[in-house]
Amino acid sequence: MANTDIPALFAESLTNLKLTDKQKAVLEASLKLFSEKGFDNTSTSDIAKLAGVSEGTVYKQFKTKAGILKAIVEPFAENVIPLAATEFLDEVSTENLPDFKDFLTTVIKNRFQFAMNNLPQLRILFHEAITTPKISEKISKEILTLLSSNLKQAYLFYQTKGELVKWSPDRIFRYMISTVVGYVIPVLLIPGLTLDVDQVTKESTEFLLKGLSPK
Amino acid sequence: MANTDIPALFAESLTNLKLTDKQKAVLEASLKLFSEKGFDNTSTSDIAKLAGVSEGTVYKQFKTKAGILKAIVEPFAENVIPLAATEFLDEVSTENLPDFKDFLTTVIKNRFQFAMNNLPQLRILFHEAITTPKISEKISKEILTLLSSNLKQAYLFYQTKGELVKWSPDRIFRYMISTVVGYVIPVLLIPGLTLDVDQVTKESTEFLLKGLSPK
DNA sequence: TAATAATGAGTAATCACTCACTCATTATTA
DNA sequence: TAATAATGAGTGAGTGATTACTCATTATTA
Repeated sequence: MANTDIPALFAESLTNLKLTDKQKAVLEASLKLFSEKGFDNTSTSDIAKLAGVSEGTVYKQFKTKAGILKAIVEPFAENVIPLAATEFLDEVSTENLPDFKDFLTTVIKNRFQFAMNNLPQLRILFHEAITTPKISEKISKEILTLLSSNLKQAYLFYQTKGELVKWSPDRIFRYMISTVVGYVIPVLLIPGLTLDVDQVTKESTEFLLKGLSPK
Repeated sequence: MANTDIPALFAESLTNLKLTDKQKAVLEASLKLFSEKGFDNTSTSDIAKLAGVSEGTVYKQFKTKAGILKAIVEPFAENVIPLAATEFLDEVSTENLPDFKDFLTTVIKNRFQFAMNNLPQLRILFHEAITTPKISEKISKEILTLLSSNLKQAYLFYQTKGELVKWSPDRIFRYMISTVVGYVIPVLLIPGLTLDVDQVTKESTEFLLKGLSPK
């Protein structure tokens, strides 16, 4: 891989756009600065300086500063999060993971790994979601879609097998998300903090298995 | 109460400072605007306008814009959060709440109510914590202090009674916080969303009781 | 009247964004 | 192939708007 500093999914999304090296450098610099200082505290001259280009170049591809943010956050928020889970579940709920414990372990580990690979974007998303209700609404809708199709089926499957408490899908999903987020938030907030993905996967699964067991 | 729009704890903290009515209006306006638009997107002239005062008055008590933020966030982050829990636990772990279910219910309900009464501050704290590691560090330390004294004792009490799984205090605390936060975050992000405190207390307690039960 | 509170026009700095221009690369022509 | 034309990525000084903050003046209070 050319640049290991760029999270995998971000580098991928960049290849979809036809960008020159300098324009890619603008996006990389923006990702770093937005994540560290926040969107509002990052000036376009900061970005230009870090990317090693002129301010004019910053505005060649992305017509506004908000356009840069959009280019970073939108593909991440709209497609990447739910897609990763959905694709994953297609092959799961049918045959190859009949055990709820295995299901939980695989889903949880997948989400921890995703979070660790995309910390800068998560930081930006978190930061902007508070002042931009649109983002939150989009994510809410994605979650609802995910719930009403794949996850609902999977949950029903395990509920019928007697391995999962018969609560509503959104309640079960909420506790799964909460448990993962409870480990991820400190990593987002405290610089230098990391996660042992295997360890926290094991802990989370152990807790959720008990909390979500039938009776 | 004079102004029911001001959350209880915020109004209390204001009485500690010697402020004129106009200066109080500045803080109230700042709380509202910082919470809605974020600190960086709020200008001091916005604050003055909403508070119905001049810009000069804004700078009479709080010498900088950051000083206003500090006056709002610091007492909230430093004292109010851990204090509420600590005071509460002093009378709990000794005699009057011998049942772990009652303990859980009371603590959880207390935290939900606190969150609902201080949504604007929570929003600001959330927003600023990402770009200001100092805040996160302070809260981390408060949590550690809380854990190493009162909570640790309480947990040990219920573990000895065989009502609580024998995990480390910070792990148990993490799941309690995560579960509460899982209900609160959507309320912070999606405008208009509210919580039925009694209902979510019941749900959270039910889940945590199972997840934290010994075997 | 003396002291304090409040005012708002003024200031220097910073910001996002523009635009006339350069120049290396590519395409076209002879 | 050699000469010329067209392209568009890149530049950076410049612009108007906005910002946080000041301070000489005025209003209010005791």
